[in-house]
Amino acid sequence: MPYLTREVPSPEPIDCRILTAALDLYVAKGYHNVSIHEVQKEAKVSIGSIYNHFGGKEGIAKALYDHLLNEMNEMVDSVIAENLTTIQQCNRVIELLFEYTETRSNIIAYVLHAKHGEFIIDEKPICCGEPFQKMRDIVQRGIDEGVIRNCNSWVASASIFGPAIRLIHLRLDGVIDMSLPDLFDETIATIWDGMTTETVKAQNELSEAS
Amino acid sequence: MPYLTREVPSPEPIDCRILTAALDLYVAKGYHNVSIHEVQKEAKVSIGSIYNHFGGKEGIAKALYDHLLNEMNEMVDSVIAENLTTIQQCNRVIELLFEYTETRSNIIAYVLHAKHGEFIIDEKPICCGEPFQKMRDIVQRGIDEGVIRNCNSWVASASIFGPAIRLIHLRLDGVIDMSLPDLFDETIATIWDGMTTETVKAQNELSEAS
DNA sequence: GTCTATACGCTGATAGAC
DNA sequence: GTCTATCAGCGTATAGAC
Repeated sequence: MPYLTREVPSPEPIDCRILTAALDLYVAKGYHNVSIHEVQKEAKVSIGSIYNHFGGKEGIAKALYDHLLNEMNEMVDSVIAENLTTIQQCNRVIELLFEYTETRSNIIAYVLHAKHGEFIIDEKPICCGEPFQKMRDIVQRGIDEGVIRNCNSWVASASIFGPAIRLIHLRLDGVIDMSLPDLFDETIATIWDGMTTETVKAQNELSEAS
Repeated sequence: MPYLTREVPSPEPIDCRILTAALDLYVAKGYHNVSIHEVQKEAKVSIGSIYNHFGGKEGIAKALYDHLLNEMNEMVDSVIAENLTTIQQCNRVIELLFEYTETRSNIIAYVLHAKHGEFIIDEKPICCGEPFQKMRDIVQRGIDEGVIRNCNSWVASASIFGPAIRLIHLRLDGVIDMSLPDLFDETIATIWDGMTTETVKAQNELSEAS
């Protein structure tokens, strides 16, 4: 994680310069709208170096993909390592994703927002990756423990992380002009308690009982 | 809606052939990986015709965008026209989105899954579009009526439609191998009632009371 | 309106000097 | 390992016949 987001160590290694430049450009303009020459110019290296290090344009994308997915994986691992209940683990992951969206938006944009299948050949969808699998595992454990509603595994994880991911997408698209961490409390409250008001819930229970 | 998905009326109009061919290819391979020549071959028309009708590759994308967004808008309008409660309207929209994902996946993929900003210049994010705005309006009305939890407008709509949209993404990515309509009941149950089990809810209330 | 043939720019990639 | 100069191919767009 410190690698790509490090605070300008004066003689920055060349491959790091290439990756950061590529990430910025890919996120800003989209992979297909960025040429090798642009990356070269932005990173202040030669085309030859890019080919030496990454073998080409797609190689950069693949390296970024692996690197950033790994960062996200470490983030999830760090949450799992904390001493938290299952529900707290879910909330903490969401909290960190919200934070990253504000402070390291490029990472989140590249991991969560890009369609890698369109430019990285033969890559499985990112949601098959380790961190996403682990997030689903957390949810499944919650179901087994009886603290999370017993329903289809996909529905469960989509219900928990879907709202957060949706908010992140809207935020990255510039539709939401609010800082996501400010919406964190409300977000997790609705996830766990549901969207209906208490009065409606009471009515439903009444009508079910009758 | 019948336009793009019509059942092969023998002498299909030329612009319809172009749009259907382009939609199929764009969704399958991604906009940037499709050349005009491919569209031309698939639609069995000449390049000249494509330029006459749409002015180029981006013109096709724009026409598709307008057309499909309009179809989705009509879908939302049809739901609003029905005599339903606010909550039922939300559920009905989700139900139809799930249905479309199975029966007209290209439409959903292009509207919900593509990053239009990367190839349609100067287009606002699709979630600023009419149908999405109307979906948020429905939610806001529910809040005003007191049947939907009173929270931030973005959080509310993301909490209601986010899980469904997440499931659609996973389904379109081929990660979920289940038909989404089969997951509909569980999905809306969790949206409105929340993800915690009743026992946990009772405990929380107990601890709050004490 | 529809088509074919062609032009031109851009981009990914390579070769070879240092 | 790094760089520059150059190439070859593709893909958009146009011109002009029918």
